[in-house]
Amino acid sequence: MKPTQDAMTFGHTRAKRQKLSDVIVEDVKRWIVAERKQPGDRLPNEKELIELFGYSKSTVREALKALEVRGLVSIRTGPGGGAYLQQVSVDHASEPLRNFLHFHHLDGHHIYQLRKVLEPELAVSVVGKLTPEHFERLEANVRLCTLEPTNEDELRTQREAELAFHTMLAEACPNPVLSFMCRFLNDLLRDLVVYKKALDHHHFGEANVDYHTQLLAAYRREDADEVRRLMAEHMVDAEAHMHEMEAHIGAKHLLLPSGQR
Amino acid sequence: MKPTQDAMTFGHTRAKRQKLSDVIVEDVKRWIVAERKQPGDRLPNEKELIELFGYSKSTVREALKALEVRGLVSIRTGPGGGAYLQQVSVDHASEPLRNFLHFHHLDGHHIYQLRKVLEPELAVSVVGKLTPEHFERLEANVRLCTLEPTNEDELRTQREAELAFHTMLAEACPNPVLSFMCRFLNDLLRDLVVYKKALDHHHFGEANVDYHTQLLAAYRREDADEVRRLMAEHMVDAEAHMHEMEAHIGAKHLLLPSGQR
DNA sequence: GCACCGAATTTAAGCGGATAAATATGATTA
DNA sequence: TAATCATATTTATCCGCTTAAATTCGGTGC
Repeated sequence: MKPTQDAMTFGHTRAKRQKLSDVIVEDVKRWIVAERKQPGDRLPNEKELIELFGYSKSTVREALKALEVRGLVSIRTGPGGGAYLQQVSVDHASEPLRNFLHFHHLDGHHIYQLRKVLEPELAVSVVGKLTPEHFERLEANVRLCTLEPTNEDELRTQREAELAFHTMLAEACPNPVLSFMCRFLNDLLRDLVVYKKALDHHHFGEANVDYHTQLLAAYRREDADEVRRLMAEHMVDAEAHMHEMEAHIGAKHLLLPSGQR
Repeated sequence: MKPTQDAMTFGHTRAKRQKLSDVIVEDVKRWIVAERKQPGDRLPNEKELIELFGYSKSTVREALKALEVRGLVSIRTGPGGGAYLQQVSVDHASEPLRNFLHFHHLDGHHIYQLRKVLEPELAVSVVGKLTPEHFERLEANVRLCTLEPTNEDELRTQREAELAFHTMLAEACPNPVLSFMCRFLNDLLRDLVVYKKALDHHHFGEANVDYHTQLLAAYRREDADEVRRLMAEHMVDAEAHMHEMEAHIGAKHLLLPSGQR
């Protein structure tokens, strides 16, 4: 962000006239906070909105489309249908970011440079925050990964599950920004891994399971130092495996153009 | 680009029928990659798109709106107007993320937990990557912050400039994900700081300038270890100031509801 | 010549009403 | 009772037209 641009946007030298549909979007957003609307609440329906704002149907519909794309509302047809407020989901928040990064040709190194510092930070932040339900799910996950895979599909499922372990930790993280970033990195990594043939990365899986098991034990003891040490080592190890993988397959262009899952 | 009516019934056992406008969005995305379109290239204009797809104007317009919201195109009127492909901007990528985090009640601690690990990482990653132009802009920035502020407006400008220092470093970062995340954190922080009255944070500004100056010197020497050490200390120091600030003003709800800048 | 103004042109923006599709609800029937 | 159908409600899509904005270009005055 260049300073000149900053100066411009700050001084309200907005040259472009705002489109009416964008005005509606702004108004609706204001209305949401003014009326203390919650996710699940319904917006006035199309006809009412048209009367309320005094704009035409097409314009209101464009505005609703914009809100829908932003993930703020979801729209249903039929009786009792209409636009319902939604909690902006992780997926909605990360899609544009993926589009943005799509043009920047990522590779494993970029992702692991961040994972190496963020995952240990995340790991420590959930020490003492795990409920019995969390432990149950995490242990089930590890059990799934311990089984001997009989076919290629099972192997891929296991590789996905290994990432899911980290996503579960992220869900327990009290810092929403850190949580989002780790989940996002996991998603990037998954797209990357999916494209690579699961060659013989047996020992990789075994190493992962081993780290995950040790991490769980450390969580039980609430041993923050050990959690940090283990996760840091786990990341360094995982990055090495990734490099090995990348050496075998010269895959660049990790992200899907459509950015859809 | 050849959409047909049965596009939805094709491979999808999806219960929900996709809206036509979303079909168009998908088709356009595919068309972009298939035709190797670049930012700056023009899409067929409205009328042509209507004929091409065989859908009505409103539907096509909704699709264009969706693409516009996603930051993929910008639309102009007048001769030679129409939808132009755009590079997805940082702002477009971060807006939904800000919407997402808006409901999660962030505070300074959440942001600094990340800044403390990410900024040093970023700082080191740009060692040896700074051009003379970079140095010039960075030094101009430090000079601006060194001046004695004469009024409240200037003081705010300086506080903004202090953040801009970090944004400039982020722009030089070779890792796009790391770069984005640091810029995003800066933006979050700015919204936070803007809302707080710039009380007497004179010594805060002085400490910042001092760190920035030392960092520049270390960059000149390409002393990576010192850069890391300085930036880490800078972040710890800045967090302390932030806590002080937050103690004075009990400000929660940091993010603007509109999420617009 | 040159700057300025304004009409013509091109293109998106906005309008409103008609018809189709989806879905929840209540009525009907086996 | 359970499955099915009818119907009412609400969004989805279509159409053709009017309005507004941005650009081009020719003319006018200096």
